[in-house]
Amino acid sequence: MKAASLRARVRAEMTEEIKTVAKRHLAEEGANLSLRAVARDIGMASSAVYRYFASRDELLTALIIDAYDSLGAAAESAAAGGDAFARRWIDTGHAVREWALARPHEWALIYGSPVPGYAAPRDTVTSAIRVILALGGIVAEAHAAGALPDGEPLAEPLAPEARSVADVLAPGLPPQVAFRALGGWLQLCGAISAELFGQLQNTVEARREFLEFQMRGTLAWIGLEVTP
Amino acid sequence: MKAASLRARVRAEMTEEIKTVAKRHLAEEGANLSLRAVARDIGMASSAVYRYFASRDELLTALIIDAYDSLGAAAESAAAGGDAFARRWIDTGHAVREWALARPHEWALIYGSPVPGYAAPRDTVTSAIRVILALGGIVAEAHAAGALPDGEPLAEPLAPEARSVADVLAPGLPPQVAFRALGGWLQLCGAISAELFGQLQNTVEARREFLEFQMRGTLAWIGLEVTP
DNA sequence: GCCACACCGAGAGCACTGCTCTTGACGGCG
DNA sequence: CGCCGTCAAGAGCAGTGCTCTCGGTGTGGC
Repeated sequence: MKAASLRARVRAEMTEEIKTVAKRHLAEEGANLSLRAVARDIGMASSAVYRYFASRDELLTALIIDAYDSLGAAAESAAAGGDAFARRWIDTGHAVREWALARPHEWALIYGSPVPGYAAPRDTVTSAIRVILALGGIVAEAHAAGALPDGEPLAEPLAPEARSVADVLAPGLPPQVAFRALGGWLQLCGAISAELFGQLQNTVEARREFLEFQMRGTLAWIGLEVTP
Repeated sequence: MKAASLRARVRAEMTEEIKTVAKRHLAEEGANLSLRAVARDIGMASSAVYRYFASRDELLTALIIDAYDSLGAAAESAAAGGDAFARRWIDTGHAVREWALARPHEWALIYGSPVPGYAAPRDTVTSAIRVILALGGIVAEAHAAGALPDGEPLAEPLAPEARSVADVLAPGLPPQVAFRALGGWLQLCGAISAELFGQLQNTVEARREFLEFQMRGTLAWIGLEVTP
């Protein structure tokens, strides 16, 4: 085999190094990632970076995919716990929050305001939906185990769209349950963004407890019994 | 009087024109506001703009305050309706969403990822809290009218902070009610950001209905009876 | 084994950015 | 009326994303 020729391998290594340095710059400097600075840090000409990423946006896209995958893995691992369903949801929420606190700029990259002319390519979606799939999976499991009331069906314009979402999560899942799970994820996402983007400054300091307070409300809405 | 000398008046007009053109650029071009382009559009040298705003960040701060005030006014006007409390909350939520849809980049400016080295000065907070005050006011009124159950008290670390928030909204408001209102606002904010930032793409098209679906869940959590 | 080809790094250069400093000119207050 | 403070403008600095061209080098086909 040896399909990876020497040239292809050093190219892969170089690509990885650029991404690594870019992530470090993102963590240290903030959102305005400078391609030239990354190149300078590696020790090569800025123009050489363009051999690996056609543009700054393409580099950002690669970082976005990595971030989605990293967050998705963290969420999946937290969601896989053997506890009660509600407990698993809460644990996953805390895991997502901690991931975000450790990499605030990567969180901003994926859930903050989109960069100017940037439109997420199709490649990102499979990585992007991992965390919602993990959360939705908990709800779907709970429903399959009979631990979740169906709730009242949805009105007209929402029902068919909710059905599509439900079919992705688990065949036979009631649409309204799927939409509650989706809404629950958006709430979690919004709460974490609010903390990270400074909206809670001088208002709430016990952030972890406040997030759990909100998640308990969410779970009650979804219909998952939550034990203290 | 005539405290506003001719010089001071043309200065105020110039300041306003810069802000107006900057807002237009923001709406057309996107987040990366160029001070030079604004100056070019007005027809003056870029260096002259610095007579009015010491830096690009200061211009952004002015735009942020304007955005907060504009959104706050929209929310206050929607929240003032004479309908049932739940209806007023929902109407306010829709008003906030429509404001955001009409000015997506201004929304991103205030609720999206913060700009790199930027820290919101103290001047912004009075404008920033107007919308949460409007929403919290509805809840406080409902509680005063006896239309809202107290719910169970908060556990230790949250209680004192919730008390401070409650005191701002209305004297005597139970802390847990205030925190539910705050959480409800964060949910609303997160849901709108999710729509604007593209998280619902190819998933939910009936955005207005989906937002209302989520708000009804929020209101049930807060304890406000919502009639269909 | 060799050689053309594809790839790669470096440098110069373009158009743009935020921001500073200096130079004149003009308006308004004492 | 004079003069001080404010103003617009231009040049300039350091930085950015990106393109192009130029030599050098690994690689696959003959």
